[in-house]
Amino acid sequence: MADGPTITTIAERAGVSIASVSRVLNGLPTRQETVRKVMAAADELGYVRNAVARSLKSRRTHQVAFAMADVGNPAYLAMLREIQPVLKAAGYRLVLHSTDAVVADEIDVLHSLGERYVDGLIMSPLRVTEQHLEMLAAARAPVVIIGSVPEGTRADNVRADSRTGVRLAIDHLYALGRRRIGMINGPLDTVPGAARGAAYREALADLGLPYDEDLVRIGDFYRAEGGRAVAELLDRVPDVDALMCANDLIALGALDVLRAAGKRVPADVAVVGMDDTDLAAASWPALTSVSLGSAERGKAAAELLLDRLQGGDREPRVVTVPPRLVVRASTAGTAGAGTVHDDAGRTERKEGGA
Amino acid sequence: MADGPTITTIAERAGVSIASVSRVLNGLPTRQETVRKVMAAADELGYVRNAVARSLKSRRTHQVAFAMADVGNPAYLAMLREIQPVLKAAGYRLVLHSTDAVVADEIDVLHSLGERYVDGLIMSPLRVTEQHLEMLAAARAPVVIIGSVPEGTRADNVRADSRTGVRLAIDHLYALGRRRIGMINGPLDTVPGAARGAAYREALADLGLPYDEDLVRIGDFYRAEGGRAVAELLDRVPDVDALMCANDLIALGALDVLRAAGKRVPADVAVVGMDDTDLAAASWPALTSVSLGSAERGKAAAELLLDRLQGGDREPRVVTVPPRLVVRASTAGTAGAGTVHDDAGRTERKEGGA
DNA sequence: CCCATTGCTGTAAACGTTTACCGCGTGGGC
DNA sequence: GCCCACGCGGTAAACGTTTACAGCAATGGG
Repeated sequence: MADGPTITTIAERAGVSIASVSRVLNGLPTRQETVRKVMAAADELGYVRNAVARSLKSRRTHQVAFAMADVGNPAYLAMLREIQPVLKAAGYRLVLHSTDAVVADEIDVLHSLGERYVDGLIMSPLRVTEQHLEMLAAARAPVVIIGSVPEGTRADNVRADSRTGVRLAIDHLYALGRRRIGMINGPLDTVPGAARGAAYREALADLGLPYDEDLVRIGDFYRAEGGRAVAELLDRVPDVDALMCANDLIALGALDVLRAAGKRVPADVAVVGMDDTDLAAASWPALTSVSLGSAERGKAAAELLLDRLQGGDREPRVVTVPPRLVVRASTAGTAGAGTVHDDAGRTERKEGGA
Repeated sequence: MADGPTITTIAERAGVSIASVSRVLNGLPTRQETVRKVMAAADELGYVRNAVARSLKSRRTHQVAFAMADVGNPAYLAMLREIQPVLKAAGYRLVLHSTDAVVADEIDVLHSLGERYVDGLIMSPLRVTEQHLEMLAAARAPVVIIGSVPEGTRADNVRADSRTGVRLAIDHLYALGRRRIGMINGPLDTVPGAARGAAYREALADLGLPYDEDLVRIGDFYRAEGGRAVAELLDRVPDVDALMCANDLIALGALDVLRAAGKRVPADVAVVGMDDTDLAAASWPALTSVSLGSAERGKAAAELLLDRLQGGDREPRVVTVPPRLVVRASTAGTAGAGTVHDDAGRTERKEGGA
């Protein structure tokens, strides 16, 4: 376990200065003979560049952090799956933070950017507080936010359009003849929760359907709690004929409860999930789900960050990824592979920066 | 974007030397007055310690890498979910590598330990080659391997016991009266593939069942390919009455194909998966699956690594996590929550180190 | 009253790189 | 034959910390 070789060791063995060693290792113009000697010495010693010393001098770590709310949530995993290869291809390592959607933890991550152990950050907060915005303004490294952030925030921003997504789903249910469409939502003080709740209300209004409080239940974004909310709803409105769930986990909970209650899906109750995770395809009946483009958002975020890391300054950008409705058996009634009701192409526009 | 403050900036503002600043920040004994001045200056400047410089001097990065074969595989995710909080609690950051089970990538990761950007590594290779062992012997930081590694390897090792796992499943199927039990395996040159294949053969022998080549099909560890393998098997042995699948993804593929072929599960064919991932509980019928304790293995690996990082030298340890059979509808025929056929407690023993 | 001890603090070196700058030797132009 | 330019390579500083060591003031004991 003797200390590994450094450029000094190599310099001694090759009989040159450490500057020459560094130059050779970095491919700077050097006499052929010197290159040969240095390479030989490096090989013999099994030299590997010390990344820490390198970072200290160059002020670049070649690391990027991804702060996800919840390692267990497949939607974030889909992002991670796309982010990882993009960063890797560009020579960056990925540092993973799990914040459990706790604001203090997210603030911590933003604060820790000051430690300069990463060159940039991709973050996907469930709520965006005043404190978030303050820390963002003061952040010591570029940040890309996945999720909506107020106009004028100086950070690149990748958005889903859950409003349109909910709209696609409700329209679909309406087209199938459903008229008593319930909604199982997550907490209203989260960005997605609020957006999805509002979109549901709006979509009903546009279709001329009444908004009925009893048809809306709130839980968290998980399976068990989602199921509980469904049970409550069934209790109040036994003849509900469709359920719009704010994510797939909630929808799985809904399937559990409906099955236990003897309701047939989709004959009696049609169920739509959201996020189009792997679970949607795996469940039975397979779940119709609104894809909010998690994978695309992850990819876009990684690309935005890389662009900023390489390109330097430019105005913050907002990328909005359009939703797609993936129809499966839980609404359409056939066990087929599923049809995609696509939407417009990806939109991208520049923010008028402050 | 002026350069952030350093201890030098603080020292000037507080009118003390950088040594004093460092001492205060590290809580070393210092006069009260000095502490006050330094703290005040640090607060006003919004100082944050530079992790890179710190690491260079202290030779500790407080980062640990986890190299997973496949970010998409829920079994590895289960590990990740457990590893993350353990490391976080101990003050370590997590660097995530995805190797796609490509040997060259895994070797790369081991090699990159020489860059000293992490203090240790948890790795879960699908295959363990000669090259792996060589690199392990030469590794410049502690490594914990999840998966089996030859006796005498100088690395901590966390093992699943898929042999016993397969045994539990086959015994279960036998007890249900199944006699034509097929096996859908992954590649035989992977550690799990080889172990599971051998265990299947052994279990049949012990039960006095004949080993029939036509009942064994090989694909990869994914859903589509798993399905293809099942279709092939159905073609040759139409009256197969049970399928042991080498992981849950394959089992989902099996469900797809059986459904398409008009076979009832479990009435006509019972299906068992492996790894007991989230997908198993989400599918329909819910999948009986052998849990190999992914979560426990991840946790154990993280703890072993931390122990070594903190404790220094000791003999390499081998931890074996026992399997559990989680019975669900795909074999038992009821849609209940599932029973657990447990096994012995976790076993742990020391390796006779070289 | 002087010296030894104690308690703080400052100076400087070190961690392993990268890179600005300078000096040396060679070759070519005049 | 002299001078300049050019190509290489070496010296040293810098990145932002931590820490060994030494120095200095105050205190207490003999």
